[in-house]
Amino acid sequence: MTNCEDVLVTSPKRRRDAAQTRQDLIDVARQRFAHDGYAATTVREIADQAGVNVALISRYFSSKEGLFEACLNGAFTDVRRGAEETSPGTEDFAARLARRLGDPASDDRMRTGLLLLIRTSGDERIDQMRGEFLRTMSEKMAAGAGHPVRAEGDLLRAQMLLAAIVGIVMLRNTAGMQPLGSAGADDLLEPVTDLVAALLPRV
Amino acid sequence: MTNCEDVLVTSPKRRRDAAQTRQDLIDVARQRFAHDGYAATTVREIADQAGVNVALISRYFSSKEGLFEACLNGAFTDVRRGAEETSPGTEDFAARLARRLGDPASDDRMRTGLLLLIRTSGDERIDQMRGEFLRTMSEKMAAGAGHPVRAEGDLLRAQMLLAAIVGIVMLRNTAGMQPLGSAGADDLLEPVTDLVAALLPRV
DNA sequence: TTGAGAAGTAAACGATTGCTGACTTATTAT
DNA sequence: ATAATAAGTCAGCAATCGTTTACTTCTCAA
Repeated sequence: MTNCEDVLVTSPKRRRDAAQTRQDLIDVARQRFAHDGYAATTVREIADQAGVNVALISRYFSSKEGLFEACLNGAFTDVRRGAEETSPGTEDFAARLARRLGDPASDDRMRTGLLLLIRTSGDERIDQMRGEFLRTMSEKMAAGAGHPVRAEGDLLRAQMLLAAIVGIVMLRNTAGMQPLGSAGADDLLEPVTDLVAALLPRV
Repeated sequence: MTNCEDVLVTSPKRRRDAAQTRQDLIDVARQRFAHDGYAATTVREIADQAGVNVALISRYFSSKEGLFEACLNGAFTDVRRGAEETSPGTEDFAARLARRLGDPASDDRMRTGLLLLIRTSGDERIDQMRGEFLRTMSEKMAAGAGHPVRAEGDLLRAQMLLAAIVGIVMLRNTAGMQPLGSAGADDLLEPVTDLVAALLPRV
């Protein structure tokens, strides 16, 4: 839509490397799937942007859905890792969250990973995978932020915070709403702090 | 995906009524577009569910994008109306917002309207329409909730609340995350109250 | 150096997409 | 009752989708 230039354009001639090509395909596909959605993304677009032939997608991932599943698994790892680095319960949780949301250069993988989490392929098994991950994710969030003995609604509040984060990333990246779309980490610090404080039980 | 049974199945034989058929098509299309996205929805599905022939879509809306635009305009009105009925600044804003979010029967049009707001068709003009509407919407939100003289970041906070609402609706409806997905209005009341209080300036 | 297997390409396949023009059927004014 | 017109259907178009098959080209061990 906006500036989806071929970020991953490979060097004019590169040595044949199946693992590298596979990873290139995943990287390109993740961007497109996250930004445009599953159905709107074409395997030919992905292959072209990665600089390889379309047939390799079927060869390496057996289908478009297989490629999407691979992207989703990568997104799982990225989001999980990012969430562990920025764990609730620590002192400056809100500050680091604000930096992750606002700083356009830092940790773009986690943002596209978050966007991938709300994209559907139509395959029921994949949807179930995503559901499980989302639930585990929010449980960790609630556990890391709550008291040792958790209250009843803590999980609900953690899921609402997760939903808020997803919504913010989505309105920033796909809708480009201003001024939210171009707000920096420092602009986001105060409201994000209030948001976190409101939805997560005090530590 | 889940239970998309033909809600709008027309009576076995109905009198020919262009206006009614047009509206049926819009109603069906809005559901599908909001739930599955633009690209994943086919015009044949829409026509079948509405009980008419595919050609009528081209006749009444000239194209699939035209139908989507009509749906989006309808969503604008619904969301705007719903936002006016549940205006911030009033005493029980959070309570009514929680009821709108949680009560599955009440005001389904506003929820699907919200989901439509984050769906893209690829058409740049439509994206611009949506952007304008979102901006106007958040401005009204900030104006209704803020002091007469608004602070600098009020608009940003209003947009973050809007993003949070969108994220909650999305995770509830498309991802079906539990327990958020099946939380009732009373379950949502407390966290929503805290959420609103955190992001909107006190009146 | 060379040949066997991997890595990548080209072209086309059946299916499906959005859309259209010719057709049929129902409604209404006279 | 009947012609005129609107409402709706039908069949098929051209384009594009995901996928596959047959082929070429590169790479590296023997």
